Amino acid sequence: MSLPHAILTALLEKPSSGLELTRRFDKSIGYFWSATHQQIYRELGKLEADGLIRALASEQPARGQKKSYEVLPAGRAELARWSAAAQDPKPHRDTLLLRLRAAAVVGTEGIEADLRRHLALHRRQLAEYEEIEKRDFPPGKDGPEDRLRHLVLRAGIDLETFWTRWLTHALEEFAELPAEGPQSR
Amino acid sequence: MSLPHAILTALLEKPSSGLELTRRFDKSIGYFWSATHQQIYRELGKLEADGLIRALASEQPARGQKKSYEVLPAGRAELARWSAAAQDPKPHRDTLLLRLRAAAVVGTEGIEADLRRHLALHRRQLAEYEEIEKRDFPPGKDGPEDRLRHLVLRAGIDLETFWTRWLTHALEEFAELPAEGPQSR
DNA sequence: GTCCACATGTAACTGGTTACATGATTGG
DNA sequence: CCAATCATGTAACCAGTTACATGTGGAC
Repeated sequence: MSLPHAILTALLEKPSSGLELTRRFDKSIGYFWSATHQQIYRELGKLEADGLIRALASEQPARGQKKSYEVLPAGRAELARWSAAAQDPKPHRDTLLLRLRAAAVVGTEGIEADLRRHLALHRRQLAEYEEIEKRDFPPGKDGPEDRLRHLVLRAGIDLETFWTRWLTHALEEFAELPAEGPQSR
Repeated sequence: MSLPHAILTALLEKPSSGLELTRRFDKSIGYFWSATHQQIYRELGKLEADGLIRALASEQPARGQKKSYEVLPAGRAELARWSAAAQDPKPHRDTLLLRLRAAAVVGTEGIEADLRRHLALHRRQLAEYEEIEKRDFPPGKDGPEDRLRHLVLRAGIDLETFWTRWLTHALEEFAELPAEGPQSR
């Protein structure tokens, strides 16, 4: 039950149409909550039906017509309620760690290349976040909203830093491993 | 498509019944790939139908009867294939970061208590991982399989370390914030 | 006038979650 | 014999993914 709240947050930051939301999810919000345009349109319909958002004026109900939404007071209230409510952290699911554990049983052949690829991807993501930090949070700027948003960005930066370090370490371990993995027939 | 492979890995480590698997998923494997008993039974059925695993002898097809499975050669091959195949990392989904971003818009009231609660949970998890490390990976033990499994555990430890640090930092920021959050009416 | 980008949607499917049902075994 | 626990399962639902459908408006 997080997608509707992600959309409410995005719409409060700036009223938008479905496609504009999709694009913003590909950027900032999508860094920790991704969504496709199909999900977004479906959810916009539900939110409107529930009276949490409404379409802005000049309603053309036609198909190819742009339709922008804004958040209603009930939507803001629901978002505040949700943001403040206690929620247990969901256990992570990480395919790469699972594959490594499988490799401990069926052999490490082939996985090293993908570790390298992941390392490159995480490095790129880290560089992107650091670019955003430099651009959006220069030393002077530190109002309350800025500090919260910066905090969220820091989480992204530190997570990517962790992954690049861990993958680097993992590849070093692989270099020391005997040529053929364990139990590989 | 990861749950079947998680199960194959677990069954290769040790042939088990559905409930035994469920318990092991609550422990080690579940740390990075959780599953409920319903999922596991459903998946065991599919894996058996696909000829990747088979029920061990003394087949009582009755309902309350224990039924253990072992991995067939085709299952091992499939696991090796999957473990070696390139896979893109899935974007994370993190509710807490989303809530913090929402809080930047609708106000921070209430969220601080939950940050504290999360901090306590992550500290506990970290302690648990460190306990496992001390127990299962004493300095002497470092065969190839051990090193891979240790690597996976290190990822868990470092991730929990990251979260405890980040949450501590976040709470410090909150302490410095003006009493009432931004834009909270 | 036709092609392409913009924009909104539908349908089918997959995987995960929640709630419940059923039988077997064991301790008191 | 009854309750608790072990053990396996069904069904309904929900969220996310993939593939496809449809319409608009502007560039050429």
